[in-house]
Amino acid sequence: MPRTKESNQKIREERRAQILKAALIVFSAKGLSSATIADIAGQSGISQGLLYHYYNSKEEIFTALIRSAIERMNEAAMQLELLKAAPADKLRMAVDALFSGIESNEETAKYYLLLTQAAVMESVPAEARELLKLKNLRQHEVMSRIFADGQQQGTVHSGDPGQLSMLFWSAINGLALIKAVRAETFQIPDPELFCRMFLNENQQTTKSQ
Amino acid sequence: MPRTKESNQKIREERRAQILKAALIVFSAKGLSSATIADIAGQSGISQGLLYHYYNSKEEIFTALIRSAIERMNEAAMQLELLKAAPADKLRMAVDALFSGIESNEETAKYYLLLTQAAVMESVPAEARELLKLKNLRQHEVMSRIFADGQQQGTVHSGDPGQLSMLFWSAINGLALIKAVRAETFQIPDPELFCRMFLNENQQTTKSQ
DNA sequence: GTCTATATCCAGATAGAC
DNA sequence: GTCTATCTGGATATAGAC
Repeated sequence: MPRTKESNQKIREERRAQILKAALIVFSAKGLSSATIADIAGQSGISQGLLYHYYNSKEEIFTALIRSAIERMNEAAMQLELLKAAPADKLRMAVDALFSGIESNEETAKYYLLLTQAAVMESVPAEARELLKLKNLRQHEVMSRIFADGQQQGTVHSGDPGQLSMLFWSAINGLALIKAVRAETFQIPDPELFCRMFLNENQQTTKSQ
Repeated sequence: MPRTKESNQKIREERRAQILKAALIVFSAKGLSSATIADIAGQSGISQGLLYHYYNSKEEIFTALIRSAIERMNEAAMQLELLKAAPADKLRMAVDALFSGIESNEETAKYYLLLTQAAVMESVPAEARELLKLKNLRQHEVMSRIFADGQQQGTVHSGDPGQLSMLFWSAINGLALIKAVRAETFQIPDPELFCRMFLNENQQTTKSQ
């Protein structure tokens, strides 16, 4: 039977997903500029020429990947914000989700690597850096609000919520980087231990008030 | 005879230092593989050919830089270890030193960027990565011991000292990265706030609640 | 849609003049 | 010791056959 418009469309989408998946592996290991188109094509199992049929440049692929990472994380942040729960519990849920993502899911850790690259390297597409700035802002705001609420309830340490939030994300990001680099030997810390860095003593394991 | 052996030697050392200083700026901004020899030569104010008179390759420069960063940090770790002070005070001193390094000194933050690259990117010289592994181990051990001692004295949070140490370094590294990327808007957190994440309540020096 | 072959460009590294 | 000029390899991106 001949090819229909629909089946072509389907092939197209599959290929693009396939390429992105491969690119995530290659970029996270080598970095944007060391990774070659040949690497990505090889990892995808397709030819170099075909790759250019789907994406116009290496940078375009990288930016698509960043966009996808950011969508995931924004999604998670919004869900957290909407939750009806005590701040301390929101914190625990966030940490659990982040840790299990980092620990279990190879892809998640690789995404963190990518985001760090994008944040840190000048030679990254401007579009990717713009996207990233927004994401960092959003994450930071959500966590600041949670901390501020928690302080009003007396469950969270005193101190500027913005600073606490910065410490929180610094530590999360640092852990993700370690995991991505030493996946084998990495032992994720106890989530409760992590949460305790921000919570007051008497708040452990049970819901507040 | 215009030039003596000694003055030549002196020129040589100055040039090498000059090149390393320039390379730190370039590498930390662009990353190892995006940075070009031409960039480094330009930043150094010398010709490309002359640069090769002093270093055999881009990677050799990068590795030299990593070595220098590691020497600094090992030095600091050893001094901390040798100090006669209570664990909680050692922690405070370490945090003060690290924070002021990150905050005041442009170079320090750039070094962190470099070290993260070296840790994270596959395409970094094997020698640099080996050096780095040792450093991470050393830092981690020193901090683990401090935490373990502090727990015996009841001043440090309970929990596996190794995990606490990992959290500590994750957060430090994360902060340094933020500083390196957004030097302008970055507001370093209160050191005492940071320390409190690891210390028990009654150990606080100044304020509470 | 997919491949192979190739044009083009740029960065790492070298050679040789001063 | 320092520079300019050049070689060379490899990576991006394109062309064209199937």
